[in-house]
Amino acid sequence: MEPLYKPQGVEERWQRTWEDEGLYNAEPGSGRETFVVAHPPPNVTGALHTGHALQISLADALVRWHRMRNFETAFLTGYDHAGISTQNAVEKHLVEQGTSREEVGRERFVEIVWDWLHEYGRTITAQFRRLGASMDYRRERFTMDDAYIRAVMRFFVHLYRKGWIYRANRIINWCPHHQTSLSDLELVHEEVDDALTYIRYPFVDEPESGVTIATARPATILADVAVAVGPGDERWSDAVGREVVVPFVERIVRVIEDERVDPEFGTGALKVTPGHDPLDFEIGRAHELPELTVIGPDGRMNEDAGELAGLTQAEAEERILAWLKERGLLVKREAYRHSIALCERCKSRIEPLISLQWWCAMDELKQPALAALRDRRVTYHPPSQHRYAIDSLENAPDWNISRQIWWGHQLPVWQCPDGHLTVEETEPGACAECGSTELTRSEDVLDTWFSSALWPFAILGWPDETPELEAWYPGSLNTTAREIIRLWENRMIFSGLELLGEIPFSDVIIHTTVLAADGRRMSKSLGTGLDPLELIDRHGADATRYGLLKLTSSQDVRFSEGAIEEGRKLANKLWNVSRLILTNVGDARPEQRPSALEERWIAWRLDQAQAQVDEQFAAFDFAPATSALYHVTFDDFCDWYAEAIKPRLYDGDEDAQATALANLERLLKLLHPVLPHVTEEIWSHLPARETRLIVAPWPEPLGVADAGAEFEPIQTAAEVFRRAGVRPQLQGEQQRIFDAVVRPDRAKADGGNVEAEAARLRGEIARAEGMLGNERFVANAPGDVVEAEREKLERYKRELDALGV
RNA sequence: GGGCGCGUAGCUCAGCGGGAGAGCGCCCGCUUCACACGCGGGAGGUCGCUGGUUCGAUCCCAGCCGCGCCCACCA
Repeated sequence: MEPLYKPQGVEERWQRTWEDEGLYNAEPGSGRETFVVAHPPPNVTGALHTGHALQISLADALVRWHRMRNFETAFLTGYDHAGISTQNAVEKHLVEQGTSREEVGRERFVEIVWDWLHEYGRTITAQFRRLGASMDYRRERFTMDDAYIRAVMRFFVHLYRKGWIYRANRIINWCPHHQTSLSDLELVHEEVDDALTYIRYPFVDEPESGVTIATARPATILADVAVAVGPGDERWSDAVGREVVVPFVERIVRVIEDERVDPEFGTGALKVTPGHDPLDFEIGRAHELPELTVIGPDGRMNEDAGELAGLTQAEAEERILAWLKERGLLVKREAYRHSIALCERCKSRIEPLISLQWWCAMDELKQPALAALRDRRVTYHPPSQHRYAIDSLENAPDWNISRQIWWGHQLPVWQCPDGHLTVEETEPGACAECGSTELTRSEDVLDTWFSSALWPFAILGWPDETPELEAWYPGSLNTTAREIIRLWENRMIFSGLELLGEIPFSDVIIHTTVLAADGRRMSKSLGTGLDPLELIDRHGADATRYGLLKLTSSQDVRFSEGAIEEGRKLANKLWNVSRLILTNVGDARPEQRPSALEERWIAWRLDQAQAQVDEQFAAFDFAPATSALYHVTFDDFCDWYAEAIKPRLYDGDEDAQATALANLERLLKLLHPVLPHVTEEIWSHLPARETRLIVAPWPEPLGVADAGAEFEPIQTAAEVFRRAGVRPQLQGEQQRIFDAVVRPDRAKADGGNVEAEAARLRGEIARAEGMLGNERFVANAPGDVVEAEREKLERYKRELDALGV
């Protein structure tokens, strides 16, 4: 064993060994209690980022902890086909090669995506391995595997037959680049400097007057079908009910009242364009207005735009503004900063368009999920996310599930020449209504999240009744980022309840968002991303895992490399104290013979640390657990215990050696869920080991002979040394405390420090006596608080006496 | 505009009703036979501001200031 622990090479060796020896494998049906994590499937074209690394570190620590505690653990993952995201990546690739999606055509494009995935995709689980994630990689699943496709089709048909999937013409978000609809959740918003244009719509019977509206998109006035004002708006009370002329197209429309109009904005009058604005669409439907369109799917003016057909919106706007100016209808134009919707993938400006799309009705589907959340059958950590999960589900609008992209699950919908629709899991022979055999399949594909929603059970083989489904559904835990709650968590919960009647997992960890060191969000486009693989290369996977767990918090947290360096130091410290013990134990075998007092003391400290770790893992409080592990290793095990037994180890004391080995084993076990590699490596150097550490049993607390009672009153480890009658190699503060307690005469020679300590104790005594002398405190404070104060007072007095001043 | 959260040592963060903490950084001293990725010592904080509750507040409540994230159809 070298003096410096080098994780490079060691970690990869153990990762291979664990996997080759089948120690990651999950098998259903052992009858043991199960711990199942259906880990979020990364995008098939994805690369490991900090969020993944954090999720893995959390989940794997819990999985390893449960595995050692004899649970049947199943840590499963795979890949998500990630519709638009993948299509976008491959399209970029095609453009680089001088071609395009349109040029190669749909069929060929899908082939290219598959080829591309085989070459460039599916690499991220290799990176999961590099972090030490103890997943059963044999069970990797892909959301476009044949079996998974069957699950998706089953879900669609199931919902369709219940009447919850339907087709409707509505206004949707249209990406002119991808030529598809997008859900609200697939958009990003960006502030832009724009102009707000005030335009007068003349009254039909009083052309010199009229209603002035404000719009950010003058080009859409060609599709105006009304002007709306707030109900009872006094400024416009004379206008309501009258007719005005829409400029340029010279269409006569009516002035209506609607409560959706914000009287604060602009002039309080709104031009109503149901074909090109979501709010106007709602107003239009409420007032049964026609739905005209003048902008096409390509984002340009369409054939209904008359002489402007074919122009870009900017060109059309220019022509319209010139026209308005000539006729004195352009009231004013002012600078206007507002946010616009963009496609999150290609950043194209979203075009609200009316389009025939497929929808999933949420009203009934979400009810059991809401009940499950309200009953805490699914528990969010931290609990503050619970209410958000409920609110977001309560307010979930009907879900637009169809997309017009090419990469994804094609809808199981077939149409005959007469327009009848047949919905079947697999291609039907004939139209269900007219028997026609000339069927064409819908070209739409499903929203990626429609298939993701099935992940926790589709990967277990649903809709078949497999042993895995039987044993591992419902699962235990899901870990994810905050913004995924609506996209994924809610949908897994309602689909699991709908299809299997049970929640997919009992706990959801919404993990900390790790921000870049400068406080900005980590993002590739900002250049603030951080490659976890680089951290692993430099500090090791163990240190990276430790650091990320240490950074978890109730709040978003800035990345700090110090946390990871702390992990590296811990690994090195552990390595070296192991060297100390292993090179001085001769033929000893690990065995607890805690005869000496410092041995009972360390057993007690290890018990305490384990109790903390058990409790904190169970509560998903990772940062304090890592802290406890750090301090029990550095402070208790290395600084005091190892120093105390050193002389006995050197002298060949067999009890000390056997016990030291046993205590080291125990420490390694406690650290393994967080630092799996270095602990397994040291474990392999221990004599008489029968199993790999990864599957070794989690230690039973020793509960050594009333250790708690024996040590509870002892505040300094120095007292342990005194009672043990050993004279370890001590320096500085340790030496001083030791001397003060063991040999007050000697400590007196070191006057200054003892005086300072005595002064501190006198201060404490005065404070405690003051509190206890306060009748209101004694009367009002809880009994145990008062009692604790009395004990402290006694202790301070004892310590002061011990100083002998 | 709504929701959640945060402002504690130079930095990153714990603590959340009775002693102001950790890691890193900084200063001083140590080539002590496990570890210089180490050991020992030390400096450094009116715990954002103002009120309130309490015998007592970094911790609870209210307001204010500053910051972050999520959500939202202000044309």
